[in-house]
Amino acid sequence: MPKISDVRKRDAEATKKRILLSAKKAFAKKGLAGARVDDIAENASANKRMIYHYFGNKEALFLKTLEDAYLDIRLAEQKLELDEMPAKDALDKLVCFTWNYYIENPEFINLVNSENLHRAKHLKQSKIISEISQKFISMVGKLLERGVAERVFRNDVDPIQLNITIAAIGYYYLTNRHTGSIIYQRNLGSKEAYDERLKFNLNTIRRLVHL
Amino acid sequence: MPKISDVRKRDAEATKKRILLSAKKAFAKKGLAGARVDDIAENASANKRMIYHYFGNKEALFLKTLEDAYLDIRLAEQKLELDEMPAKDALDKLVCFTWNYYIENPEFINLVNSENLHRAKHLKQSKIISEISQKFISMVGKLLERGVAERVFRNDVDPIQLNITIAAIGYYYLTNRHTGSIIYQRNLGSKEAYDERLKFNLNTIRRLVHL
DNA sequence: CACCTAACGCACTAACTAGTTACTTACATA
DNA sequence: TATGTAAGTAACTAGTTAGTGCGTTAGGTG
Repeated sequence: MPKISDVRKRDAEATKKRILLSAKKAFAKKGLAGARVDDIAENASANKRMIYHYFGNKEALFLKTLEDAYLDIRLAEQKLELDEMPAKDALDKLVCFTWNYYIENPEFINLVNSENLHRAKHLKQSKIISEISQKFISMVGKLLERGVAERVFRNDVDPIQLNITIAAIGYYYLTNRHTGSIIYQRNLGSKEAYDERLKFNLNTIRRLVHL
Repeated sequence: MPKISDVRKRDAEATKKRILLSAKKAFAKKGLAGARVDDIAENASANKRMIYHYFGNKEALFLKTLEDAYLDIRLAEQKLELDEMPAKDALDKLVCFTWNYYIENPEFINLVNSENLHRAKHLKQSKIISEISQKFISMVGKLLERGVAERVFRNDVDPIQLNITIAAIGYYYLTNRHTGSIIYQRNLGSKEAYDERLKFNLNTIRRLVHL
């Protein structure tokens, strides 16, 4: 058993964590093809040999990184406890959460983009992803049903389309803010621009769902 | 002067075009880092040396490819002639056009994603992009103003936020349909799913803009 | 305290990859 | 028809990159 509060020269779990953190940063910044295994090892203060020892190869490391990223956001979503408040408030809270999560965890959207470039071939191999996704889908489904029962939501909104839309209006803005700032000749990356976008998104979703 | 209707063994313009088409496919499929200059040359039936002769290097070829992609979509948008019809119809037409363009030109979204991974560092060097973007922004601005004058649109919708939203709800769905199909356990890539999404998107935008 | 397993490190390789050098050849023009 | 220029080719290079073979050592266990 590993001792607590011990500065260990050898600690498999700690090394794994450092590698995964380093991998998350590298894959998010450069993509799967652009990231370098040597760089990941160096930034993790680990030997490259350890990456192959613990994860097998570059693509397996990428899958693990991606799985962890999904695990993380789904876990955070479950902590929202949307059942505890009126449906309208819960919907607002979900929109805000999604937006803020993307901002506070900028690696997430880049990892997902990388995986989609590869047509989700890594995620298809994943066993745990579909399990954790179940709860998440039903969460929004329940929220919609509750809103209908409270006579504040329309009764013909598809929860999956709604989910995709809530993600889309935040995700697209953030991934494409670099080219967007050039096309629209406006700085889309400032704090003020972010606040304005969140306000706009809240309005968009309210108008879509509210009666 | 090059002769017309002549099967030329040497044709600089034709070779350039073949290289650019091949580059578009390669960069869209594999990203900037993942695409191989040798592959681009081979699929263009051109010698690799020609790429360096005409375009300088890999990154310059990427920029040219990206510029052409933006030029293409902006040109298509200008052909819509939204002024010719009632504002409501024009808005619908813009939403449909954007969606259909992404589907019919799947390379576009992947190229833009690649460029955003690189924080638009190539597009920043581009001289022609901001010019052609001007017309496009004012097009939607005018459309909104006309809708307000016709007393069918709200008067407080920011044209840039609207533009971003119209793009977002289509673009995000299409780029992320691979991981999305796994997460939501529903095939998001079928013809029927596409039709359903377009319907949903039309509704989303109408509810956002209409009075 | 001896022993053994697993953590860790070094140095290597085979395949790749962007870019180049030096050359040949088609063809428009004079 | 001669000729200069630009189109096109092949072979090469220097640096990179994912992945490995093999040896060393820390530290938990009996």
